[in-house]
Amino acid sequence: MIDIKLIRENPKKYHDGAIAKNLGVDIDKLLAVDKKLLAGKKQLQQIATEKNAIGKSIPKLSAEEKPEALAKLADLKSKEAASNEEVNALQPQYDDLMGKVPQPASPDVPYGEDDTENVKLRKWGTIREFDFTPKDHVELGLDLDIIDIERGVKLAGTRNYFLKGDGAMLHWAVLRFSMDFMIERGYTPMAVPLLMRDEAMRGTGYFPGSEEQTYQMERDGLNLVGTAEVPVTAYHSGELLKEDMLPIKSVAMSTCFRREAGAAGKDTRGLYRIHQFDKVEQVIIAKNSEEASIEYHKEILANSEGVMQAIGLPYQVVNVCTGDLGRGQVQKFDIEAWMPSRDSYGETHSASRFYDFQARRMNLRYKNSEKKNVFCHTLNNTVIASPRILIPILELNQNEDGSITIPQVLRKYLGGKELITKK
RNA sequence: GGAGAGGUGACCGAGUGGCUUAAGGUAACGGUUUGCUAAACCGUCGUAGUGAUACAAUCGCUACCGGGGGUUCGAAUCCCCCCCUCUCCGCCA
Repeated sequence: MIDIKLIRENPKKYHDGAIAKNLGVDIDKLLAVDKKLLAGKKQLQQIATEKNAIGKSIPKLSAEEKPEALAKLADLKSKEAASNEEVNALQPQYDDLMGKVPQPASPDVPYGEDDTENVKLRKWGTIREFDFTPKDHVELGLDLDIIDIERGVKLAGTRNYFLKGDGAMLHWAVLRFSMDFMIERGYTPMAVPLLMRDEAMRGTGYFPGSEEQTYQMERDGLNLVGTAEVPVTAYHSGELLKEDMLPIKSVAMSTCFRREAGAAGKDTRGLYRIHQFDKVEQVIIAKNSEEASIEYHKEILANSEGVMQAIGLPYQVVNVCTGDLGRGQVQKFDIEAWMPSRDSYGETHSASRFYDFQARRMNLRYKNSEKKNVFCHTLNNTVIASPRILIPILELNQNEDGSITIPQVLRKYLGGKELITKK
């Protein structure tokens, strides 16, 4: 949600911002509705003032004066009803339009249509050259009996899988390593509910817009989250925080559910695009400050790069272009890990900053030093998402005999094991 | 699933038709006292919208006691619908 005052002051910025993001919103119409709505509300206010004045005088009036006053009131009431009807008709239009106005991207964001126009910022690590023909993670997993996609599909449909033995252990190892990594950096670990009310989905900006991507429990009016960002960011929604509580840095591990509607036929092989995965997510709730937001954005990106470097996965960081940004995001940096089987970098992390877009929607505020109530800023980033991250881990660490060398930092989570071999 | 209770300001909690923005308390802020801390005492302390003035200070108006509607000259207070929370019983990881 954007502050209507800012839109009134600078409609062009929001109009152009929406176009850059490929998200159509009729700003002119919004302003027209806003103008009418405001006029209607002012009129209602004026009527109320008169009504209140007459109402207050009633007990003091004489018997002769009373009927006149009551007649006046009746007249005002009918006027009020008419204005009210107008306002009630306009309000939903206004709310609908307002809910769709995107947060304009930062000037640092490259202009572009879609993910093909994202701009590479930097690369880390060297891409391994194989002196044998490498297998992809599906083959490796099958041969080692640590990934079973066939039975996942048999029991749960396409894009489902089982992890077994060291596969399951490796999956948990990256998650636990990531949790430990973040906790050491001062982030508060959270275990969170995964079924969220619509309100939380709206507050974080997923609704309206991503209903198709969400598993909805219609009978209960709840939604399976696609990321722990939802419960963690909305944790303090509707609250007035104290300034000295900020920033609140949290890290949560959760299962994530995505319908992948509209992705039919895309990334169908292996563990890349699946309906259910586990993710460690970092969230920062911060003061309302652009500079601070930018700083924290760097911090959460650095955290994730730190994890990638510790595991030893080559990656690149991209500055996501306008057309590939979500409605609320000011700027987004993706980390993409090198995946031999795709012969390219594949997205594994996504670091976003929102300014007060989410906070406004969920009424998340704090009292600042001037005793004013202001909306917080929110940010989030993946720390690690598995099993997608197992793709580069397995493929890059495979040996000619089909075994996998476990990255050093993960070994302690597999009882010190160094190698995954065929049983 | 059965039965009951309840949703009031940052928080707790009074308030059952009119001078109620809402008692009292906590927290916060300013001050007095004090060697320091604490305590005590005094004072300040709602949000949003809108208007006047210069976008500041300030002043005025309006709305807001879960949400929506109704009764009434007038509603936190009465009526209806919805949402949410809690308690007890049952079932159960």
